[in-house]
Amino acid sequence: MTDPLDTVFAALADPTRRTILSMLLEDDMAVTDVAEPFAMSLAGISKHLAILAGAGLITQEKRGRVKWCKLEPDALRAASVWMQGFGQFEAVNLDAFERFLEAEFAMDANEQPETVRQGD
Amino acid sequence: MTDPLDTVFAALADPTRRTILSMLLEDDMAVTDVAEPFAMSLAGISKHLAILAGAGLITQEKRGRVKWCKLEPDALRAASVWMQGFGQFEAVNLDAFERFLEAEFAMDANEQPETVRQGD
DNA sequence: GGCATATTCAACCATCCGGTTGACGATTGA
DNA sequence: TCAATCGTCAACCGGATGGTTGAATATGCC
Repeated sequence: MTDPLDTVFAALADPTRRTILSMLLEDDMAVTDVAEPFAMSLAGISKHLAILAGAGLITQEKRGRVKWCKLEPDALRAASVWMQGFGQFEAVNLDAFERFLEAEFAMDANEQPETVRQGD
Repeated sequence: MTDPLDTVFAALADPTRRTILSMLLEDDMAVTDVAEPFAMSLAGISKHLAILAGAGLITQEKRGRVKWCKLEPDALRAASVWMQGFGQFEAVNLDAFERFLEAEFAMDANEQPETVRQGD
């Protein structure tokens, strides 16, 4: 009865979970490593990962005592298709993003902080 | 404070609200007409509409005693683009991508027309 | 075996969410 | 003027959500 879109959108509605997804873009990670940058208990992160897995946005595979978390970007497809019914924003504006990147890198030579910043 | 993506995704996570959005695709509607097909009180629908308006997904304009609801598909753009980042920018730093989206969303928010604001 | 590490479970808590009902303010129109 | 219509507000309810802590369960290592 519950639409898969419900769980996917609900999973994406939390900034901690979106941050986790973006972390997993770079590489698969163990639960402990996912939790490391957050000021949150390990159990809390474990819950977030369970929600992401329940939405199909990640899969988790246990090897030894380590549970590896893997991004599943295809799970976003249904949601993406649903949204595209509402407009013409089908394609990402790659040019705009590249200009943004160039402007940003030109503007500041600062390094990215290591800590994960979320809504304060 | 709260990331606009939070409110947009949270608004989309409810099937009633997604149905309302798809109804508004066809035409602007009065609150009572939006509520008509649902087995839910008018006050309940009114709350859903307030959440959609808070996320920028619709605007509401009161003419006479009728409050007209209008779809704002552009509000979905940031969310849509954010999601597509997972399919297309596998190797890209998503932090930069999020800053890019925030910048774009801020520009959109600045040119909002005069609407009936009730949230704050 | 015994200890450290990795992760979840269980219970608990505060808050938010989706819904109701009933009262209310605003507007229309006979 | 007065009743009907449009929509929100306020209070309330049950259940979900996001977080904690502490115990429990696996697994790896010496």
